[in-house]
Amino acid sequence: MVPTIRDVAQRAGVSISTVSRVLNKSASVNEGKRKRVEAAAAALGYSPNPAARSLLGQSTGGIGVLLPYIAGDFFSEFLHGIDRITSDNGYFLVVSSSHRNVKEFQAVIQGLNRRVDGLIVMSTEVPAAVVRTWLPADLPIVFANTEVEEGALEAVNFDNRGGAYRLTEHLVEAGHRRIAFLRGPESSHDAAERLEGFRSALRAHGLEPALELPGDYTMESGQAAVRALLAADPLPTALFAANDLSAYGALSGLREAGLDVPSDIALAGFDDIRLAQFASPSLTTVRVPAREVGQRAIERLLARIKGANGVPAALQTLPTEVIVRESTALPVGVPLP
Amino acid sequence: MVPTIRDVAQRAGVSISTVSRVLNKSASVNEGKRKRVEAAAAALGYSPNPAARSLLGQSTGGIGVLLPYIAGDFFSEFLHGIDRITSDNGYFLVVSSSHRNVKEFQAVIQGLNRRVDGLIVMSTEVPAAVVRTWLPADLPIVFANTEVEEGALEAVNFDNRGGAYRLTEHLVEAGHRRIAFLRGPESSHDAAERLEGFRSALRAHGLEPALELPGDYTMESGQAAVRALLAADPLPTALFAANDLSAYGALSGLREAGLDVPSDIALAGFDDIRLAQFASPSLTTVRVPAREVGQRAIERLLARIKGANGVPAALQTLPTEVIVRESTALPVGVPLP
DNA sequence: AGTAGCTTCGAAAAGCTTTTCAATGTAACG
DNA sequence: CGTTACATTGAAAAGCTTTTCGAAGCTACT
Repeated sequence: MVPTIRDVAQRAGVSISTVSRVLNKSASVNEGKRKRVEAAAAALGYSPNPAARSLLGQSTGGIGVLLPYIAGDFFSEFLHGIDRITSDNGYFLVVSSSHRNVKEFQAVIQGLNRRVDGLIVMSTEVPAAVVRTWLPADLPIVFANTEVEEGALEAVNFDNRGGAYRLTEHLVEAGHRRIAFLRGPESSHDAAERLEGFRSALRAHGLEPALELPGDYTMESGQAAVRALLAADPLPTALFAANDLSAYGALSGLREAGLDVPSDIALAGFDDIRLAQFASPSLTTVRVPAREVGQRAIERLLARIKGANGVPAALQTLPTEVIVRESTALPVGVPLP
Repeated sequence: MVPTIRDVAQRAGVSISTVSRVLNKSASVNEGKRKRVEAAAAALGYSPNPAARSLLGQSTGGIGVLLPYIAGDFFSEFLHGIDRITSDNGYFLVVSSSHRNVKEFQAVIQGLNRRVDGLIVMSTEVPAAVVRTWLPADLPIVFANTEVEEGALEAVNFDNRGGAYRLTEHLVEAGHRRIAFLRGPESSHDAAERLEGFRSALRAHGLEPALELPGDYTMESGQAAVRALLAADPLPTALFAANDLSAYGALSGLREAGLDVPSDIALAGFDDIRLAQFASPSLTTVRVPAREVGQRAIERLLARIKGANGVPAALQTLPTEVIVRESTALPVGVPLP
């Protein structure tokens, strides 16, 4: 049915070795034969069987990308950063982003083992060092936005802690003293870093968190958290949510309670999803370089695959940026209580 | 290095045939041997080489997903719809969404040929019938949101035309008579359907399009289109954009020109991205079942792969829903000119 | 003219699994 | 006890490519 290298060889009147040499340019071949082989391959529409190639053990041509469940902008931006470069280099992308628990995550990741030449792993729950042990040491892995020991493994992160720190500082400098935090999922590494940045910024200014509310990055959890917030007396003057989505959840909860943002309470998020720019009020937040993380990760991974063995593994942390918008604008002339 | 089936066979004291039979449950094997084989496989951490399996020609275990460049919610929702079901069925997902032109699209799609057991293709520019010719007839393909002849091929679409028709009707019923349309990309199939729905709804009500502005689904094109819109005299009372993103582009253009939505001009979009619900004003739009399209597509594809040959191919068109929000709210007590 | 060295090419092996075919052994039945 | 039927198992082939090894032919130098 589909032509094999034998068919090409027969049509060109040469051996299969010669066909292979021509097609891979792996050794010099007599000019005339080369032409005949190329013509025969084109005429038959021959392309090598990828499985047979993989079986030789050299290369599968695949790059794996493992993600936690992510929705919306971050997901698509991160993937696009990877996708273009991957296909330009002749690789294809194997993507997986649905795992209900760690066990399933491990199963998926190990199932990819001999199907790809390298892996980009974004794991918010399992540390990089643990994931690393699930796979053979000679399989290149670059981690993204994952908890990792400095210098031991290849990783590209962005500065969750610093972003949260500076955003908190912005709130403090704007005069806020009672600042509440809406947390992300307990088990999530980046949520922990954001919380940490929040806490240490307050500490640096001699303040204490007014309140730390549980949440899980969803809109619903933001809305629910507002109930606990409203019970506080005195009410915090600002709420910093661990991500934009839960910030907007909190916003709708606050509105239901008859409170206005920012005049009654300031609100800030994290991620800078598109919504943050256009919603009303627009949201003060921390911009996260999703696409760039993807790009750097795939570049580093390709370098590893091509055998940059001399270069030591490193953690690269990309900067984040505080974006101030309406949701933390100071009400004119009204001093904070 | 990695254990092969021979190692398992040796450790269990049986032949490789028996190991294969045990692991695939493909034939009955003596109880004792079965136990020994299972123990040996577990002890060695054996898993079959996927390349060798593929080489046999039965199954690669891969599902390919081809998309045009899509950003944000649609992309992630569509993919999540596919992802969960795919991995639950033991397949992995090969994704590609970056092609600069048709040539590249074709190259990528053909490069996937023997790497996957089936394909979900979303092609807004190239008709399904053409894509079909690029690949062997026995490779299952399900098209999504792609131009397709009724009944000839497997496809899952959603009702672009009907959604645009009903949204236009909503505008007409609200009293609008001069309605402008902001088009999507010339070459895009779904943009053409949306335009068509708009036109035929107007025609059904004895109206003509006030204006049809060029656009390409981007925010920038929406903003740019406003300039041409403002030159019209009399000004249309409503603008229907072919997607939400360009609607918001138009919104910011209108604001710059000092016009208010909806009191000066009504605005509507298409897609119901998350932004549409939370931005101010919230946007009247057409909800598109992104996730469900993905789910249906993968379900149909898996059925084909498992050999549902009796079932004739069919086009399934999922309904879309008009969502009325603030951007087309009638200004109270002000009759339309 | 002889030989060393290079270019060019084909034969064959290796890589790992699934499945077919044939063989062996066992149970049941007459 | 003999024969048939069936369960169980191993040997071997098939699937396709890349690469190694060795051979053949040719060039150039002594």
